[in-house]
Amino acid sequence: MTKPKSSEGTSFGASTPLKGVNRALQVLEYVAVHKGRAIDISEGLDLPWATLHRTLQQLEQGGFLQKNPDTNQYSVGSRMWFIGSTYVADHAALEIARPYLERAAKTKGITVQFVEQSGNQSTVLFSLHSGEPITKAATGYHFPLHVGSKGQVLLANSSDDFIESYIAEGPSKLTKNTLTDPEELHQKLAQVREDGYAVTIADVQLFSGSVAAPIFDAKGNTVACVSFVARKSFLQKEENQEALLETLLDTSQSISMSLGWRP
Amino acid sequence: MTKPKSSEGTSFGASTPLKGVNRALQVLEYVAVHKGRAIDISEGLDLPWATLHRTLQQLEQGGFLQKNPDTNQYSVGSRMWFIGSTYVADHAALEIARPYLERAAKTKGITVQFVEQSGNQSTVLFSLHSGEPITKAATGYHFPLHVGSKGQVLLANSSDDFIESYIAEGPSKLTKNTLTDPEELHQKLAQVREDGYAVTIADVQLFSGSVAAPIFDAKGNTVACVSFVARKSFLQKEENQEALLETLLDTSQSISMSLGWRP
DNA sequence: GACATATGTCCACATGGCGGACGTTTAGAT
DNA sequence: ATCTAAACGTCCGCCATGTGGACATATGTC
Repeated sequence: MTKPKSSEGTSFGASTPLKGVNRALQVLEYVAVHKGRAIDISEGLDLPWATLHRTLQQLEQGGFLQKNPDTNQYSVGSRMWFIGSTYVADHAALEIARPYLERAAKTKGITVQFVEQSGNQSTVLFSLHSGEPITKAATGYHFPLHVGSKGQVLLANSSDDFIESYIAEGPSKLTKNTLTDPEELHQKLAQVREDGYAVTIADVQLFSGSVAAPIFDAKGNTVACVSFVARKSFLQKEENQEALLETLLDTSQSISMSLGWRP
Repeated sequence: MTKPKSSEGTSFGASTPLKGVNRALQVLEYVAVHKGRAIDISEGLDLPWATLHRTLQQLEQGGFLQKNPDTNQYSVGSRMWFIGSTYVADHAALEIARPYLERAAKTKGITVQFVEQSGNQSTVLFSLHSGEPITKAATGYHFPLHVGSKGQVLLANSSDDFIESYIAEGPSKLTKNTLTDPEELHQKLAQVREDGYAVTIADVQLFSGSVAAPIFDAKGNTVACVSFVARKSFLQKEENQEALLETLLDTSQSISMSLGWRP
């Protein structure tokens, strides 16, 4: 079953050399998103069996992938974490943001996140909460850019071209509340840009919602965003939402200014 | 300057195929540990310049590495985080451990960690604190197995062969208090095995110390460990240390038992 | 401004990887 | 139990691909 649209993740421009290397990395990324058996991957990536198999073996042997011996399912291995996690250890902006995030996390009932864009997804670099944790609000869960306040903030601050092509790819629906209509999405993004923050409820998971605001560096580029995730019921109360937004904007602006940004 | 001992990280058995792929991954891992310029990497890995350069370009283009345009220094890119972080998102043992870790983190003055072994290093999968954070006690900082209570717990529970060859490689000194003498290390590890926990002070950073205890799965294998990191002054007080150890062992045993382990 | 060091690019050669084809194991149906 | 198909594992001859020495350009140091 070869998919007509190869809308899989961030694909490379066709004509890169080092084929083997690129293939291996593509496999890694594919597995990160859809874990599965050798065939599933072979079909998903449309690779010849023998070739894919060789690659998988190699990656597994190196600890970059791991294979469940019972199900033969492949998933990302510990060595990828070993390497990947160093990215956040010396992330300059995050380092500066940390104290502000810590402070914000004292607010009851929310999970505070520091989120960056990677390809067509938002990735959580840091996540902190004081009370009860919220499902899928930890690091390691990635969502497409059109969903969640964090995604929308990042998307809204991208170039018009990027937004256009992103929306053209046909955004997926995660819940019945996920915005996918191109027209509505454009409107929402315009709104987010104007407000300087985003609020979404139940578009990622039915029981939660979030608010997010961008972080700018000295040159005015959007480098990341701060997001507060809360239970739906909590966020729906007008007074709660207002209070959160106040803290949010305080936090995001403080971080931006520490990065050298001026209004 | 070609290092006589290529004691760099986890090296592959010499005769693996897919040379290019392995080289690329080796480069990634090398950069994760020693970020630097192209030449530094070329020398460190003893690779021909042209070859290394091609690999770097490719990895950078894909977002697996990033290059600081001012210093020409390479470091791990966001895409590695994107992929690597999914490892913790569906880590069965960590998922089970989480509530216990959350509970333990309510203890004042400590950072709670869930730590796994990866090659010759201990990697922090999860880190949580309630009060002031402690430097380098977040995820993304990796330390060799002979240092820190977490490393020692993991090392002590490894096979004799592994321990032997690890120590033979000549453990490095991080502070003046780091245990590196083979004899003393062996003794300490035996002690750790007997006690069922480890305590180290100022052997990683001069101002901090930690306690750690292993986590076992249903088959009795050591799959990870829990570690509490605290300031040196705090940990040195007898009564604090005792209280911590009590909570620690309660936490680690509870997790082990949730994984199906029985004493 | 000259020298040294680091980065970038090229290209002929042959080696390492490709993938079709064929065994082997596992799973699931009858 | 027996059969069948699907998934997994391996082999090998051909040739595209990547290799790395050498040369060219950029950066920076005295």
